[in-house]
Amino acid sequence: MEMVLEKQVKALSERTLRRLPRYIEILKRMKSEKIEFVSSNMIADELGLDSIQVRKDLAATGVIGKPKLGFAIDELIAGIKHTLNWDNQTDAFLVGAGSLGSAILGYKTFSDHGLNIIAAFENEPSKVGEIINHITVLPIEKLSDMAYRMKVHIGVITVPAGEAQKVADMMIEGGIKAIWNFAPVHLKVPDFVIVENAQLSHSLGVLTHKLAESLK
Amino acid sequence: MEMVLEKQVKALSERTLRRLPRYIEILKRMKSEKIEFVSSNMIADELGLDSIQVRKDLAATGVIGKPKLGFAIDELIAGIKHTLNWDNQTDAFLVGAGSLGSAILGYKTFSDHGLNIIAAFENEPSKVGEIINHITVLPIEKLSDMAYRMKVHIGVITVPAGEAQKVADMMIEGGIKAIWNFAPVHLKVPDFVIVENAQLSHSLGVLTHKLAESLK
DNA sequence: CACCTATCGATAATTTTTTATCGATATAAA
DNA sequence: TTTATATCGATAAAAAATTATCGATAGGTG
Repeated sequence: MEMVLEKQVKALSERTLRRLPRYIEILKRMKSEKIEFVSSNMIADELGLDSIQVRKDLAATGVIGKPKLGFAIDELIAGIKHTLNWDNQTDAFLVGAGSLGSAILGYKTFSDHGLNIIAAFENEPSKVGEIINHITVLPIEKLSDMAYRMKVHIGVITVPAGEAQKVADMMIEGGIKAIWNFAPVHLKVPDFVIVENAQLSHSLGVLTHKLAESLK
Repeated sequence: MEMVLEKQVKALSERTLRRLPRYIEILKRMKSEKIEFVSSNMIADELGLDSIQVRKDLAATGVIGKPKLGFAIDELIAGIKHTLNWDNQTDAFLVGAGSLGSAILGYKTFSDHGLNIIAAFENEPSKVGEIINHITVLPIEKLSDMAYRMKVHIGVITVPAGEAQKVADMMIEGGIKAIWNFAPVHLKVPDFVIVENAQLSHSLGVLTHKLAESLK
């Protein structure tokens, strides 16, 4: 009889992945209210979801619940964080210290989300040398080399549309494996590079469409 | 025989809605390259999608293509914009003139996306009176009244988590019908209010998870 | 002009995601 | 100690989304 050596990790759909941070969000609040066990129903009610869906999502994290009680909240938070790889930080470079870039550099909470931005880069000479939230802005020319030497794996792109592809190419040259792209451009990258798009316009489109529908 | 008075609008899934802005993005670039007709295959190739899916998405906008040629690019852009209601601007208020809020106020391109932010509000007295990208920061107390009097229908929330629900309540009191929420909180709102969440952490979770998977 | 072909758009098949059902079980109450 | 029940988690059903198939047609080609 074979031993199952590693915990069976079920495939995680992208939709499940997007719900997990929402679970963390309300679980943290519940924890602050001294709640120790939480049922799939409580979570579902809180977020307006279906409890079966919540159970399925949580099953994907490997955390198991107890009949009649639900899930131990600490264990659950830890499990979700582990699934998202938010329980250890990955170093990242950010390129584009404009207003959005600066805003992102200012977020201290990203360290809770597995991201540790250690340097920022800019094209614009006037911005080079600035220090934003303890992070120095360096000239873009240094990007590839530094990424390579420091084994940085995540790149955040907050430059204008026209420059984004060039920046992505530099990142890939420096060995970056995952790009968080805020520029409103579809990046062309090799298969082994992960791109996660975070364009605001995508979510804005849903809003403006639904609003127009609801008003007519 | 009955006349079909209004163009038959098929139901638009949220997933289709999220792809439409991406189509606009590359269509605009193609247009600048003097391309006049574009096929579903060209779009699909460009974005790494399936051409059938592209055709289905475009069908939902009501734009019709020509066999052998594809879609007239101008007509297509206009049709998608119309579907998203990006062909006319809706006034909006933004609350929370922190770094992210300021960044959003700075985006001039939102006017291309149907959004016209006409005022910003803040809790923090030191920020009140500031002018960011021609938009004055007003005291939060004025929010509900002004929204009501000016018939503003969209609210953008860029305050810290702890204040977001309170701000949402004020917005709803002022008659706001759609909320674009950047605060990492699940907002509780009546059924008739549309909430579109734009939390960065959701997309970051997908990235960190996939990166961890790919590295092991 | 007649044929060939790229493309559309409608319908069908497949896959994925969501929702439903139900037996098992841990805790609390009788 | 026995019983009742809330909840889990597995399996099944239903719904939604994606992908495949194919006839129709506009426009180019010989």
